[in-house]
Amino acid sequence: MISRIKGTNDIIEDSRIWEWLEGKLKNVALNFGFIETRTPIFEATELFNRSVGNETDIVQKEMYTFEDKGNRSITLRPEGTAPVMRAFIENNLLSKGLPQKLFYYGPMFRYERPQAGRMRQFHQFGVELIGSPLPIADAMTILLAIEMLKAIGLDKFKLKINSTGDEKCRPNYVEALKAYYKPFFNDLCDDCRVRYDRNVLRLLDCKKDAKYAENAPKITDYLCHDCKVHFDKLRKYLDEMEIEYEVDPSIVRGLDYYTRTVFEFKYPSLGAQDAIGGGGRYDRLIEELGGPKIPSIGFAFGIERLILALEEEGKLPKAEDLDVYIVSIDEDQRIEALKVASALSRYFKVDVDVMGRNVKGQFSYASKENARYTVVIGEEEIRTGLYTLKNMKTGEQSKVRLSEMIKEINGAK
RNA sequence: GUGGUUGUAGCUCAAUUGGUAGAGUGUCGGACUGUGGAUCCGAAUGUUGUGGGUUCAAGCCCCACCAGCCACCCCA
Repeated sequence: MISRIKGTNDIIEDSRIWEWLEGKLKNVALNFGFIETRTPIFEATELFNRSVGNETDIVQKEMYTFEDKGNRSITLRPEGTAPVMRAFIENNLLSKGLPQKLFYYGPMFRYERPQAGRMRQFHQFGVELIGSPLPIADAMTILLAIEMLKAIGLDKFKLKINSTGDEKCRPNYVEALKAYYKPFFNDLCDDCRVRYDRNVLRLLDCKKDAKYAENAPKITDYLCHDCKVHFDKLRKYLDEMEIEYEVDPSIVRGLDYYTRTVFEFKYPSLGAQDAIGGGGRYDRLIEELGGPKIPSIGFAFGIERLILALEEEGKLPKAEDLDVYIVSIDEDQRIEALKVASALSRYFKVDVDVMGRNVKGQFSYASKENARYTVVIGEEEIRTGLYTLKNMKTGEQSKVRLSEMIKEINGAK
């Protein structure tokens, strides 16, 4: 038997849940005036090297990269922002004016060791608000995310925010961090000794060396005037919208393109993979990809993780019941049953036997599928044109014409 | 990529020191030939994750691989 690749999943009976969730998220985005972008699932490797960052774990060890038959280096997208920005530049969306409000949905790929909530092919729903440097854009983006979580009914999440500064103030902070960690350098874990040079911010969220992080200098104390004002305004906006959040200096994010605001939505009971969504501002990304200098902000939710969280809260949608099941008494009425099913299917969710089951078997099936009504068709019904309609909850039966049936079933709804 | 743990019917899980692979549940059928849910009866379904090895004999012991889960790591 050939089985699926590690870290991937077949969605079969749960497709109902996925459709529901995708629909909810999409609706909120559309209502806020965002439009959908669909970009290719693979891109030139260079796109991610330049945007996500050469020194990040994603680029260093997690990308599905291969050469195609034309010797081009191709990578299955590990995240959604860089491709959307590439599309923004390539299609000259700037000419349509700012802001551009875009969303995307689809599979992402990262070569990681799978566990619950961490897949090699996973799905993100993401939003990008392109063009505004103002903190009100940050507030709108976060608000949008909160509205989405509300729309799907999720409660027990926590919003954490931080500022990572910009090109003016971050270097100072990096220096301060390096100076702070230097005396402990030999005590740090192997990973952290490497990170010290590559990206010292990452030391802050290392679980092994957490004891050093407590007293480490905080980025919020090193922000330049502009970054500090930006961050303070965002916090004020969030307060005014009564959005609860926590400033968490350990939120640094693993992608290099972030500037200023970063945030994560945590769902603590999910265990180690507890980030259900995250995002931030990327004021220099478009420029770094060869486009104009346009500041932007965005975020993405992980669909698999949202489903895990919804499952915990018992908020997954229930299977939709059948409205009508059409029972045929024997072989002779099969085709009439199918015709009735066809007529009723314009109004209701219907089903009909295709297994050649006897009457009892058909009723059992209707019952198992929670059919609200059954229509029984036998020799007599065909002769008189009066069908037997049974309410499966009360057990009551009546004889009705097809034309009356629709009213009757609707009336009981 | 590192460490740990698990893998037996569709699902949940049994199987003593190595000695005939089982139960519950679900599925299908019957009791009830034009009426479901309850009850009773019956039936089908297994390469015990895969491949090697040890043994008279392996679900059980050994090795490798595969997959899930937990943690690291990383993030969605």
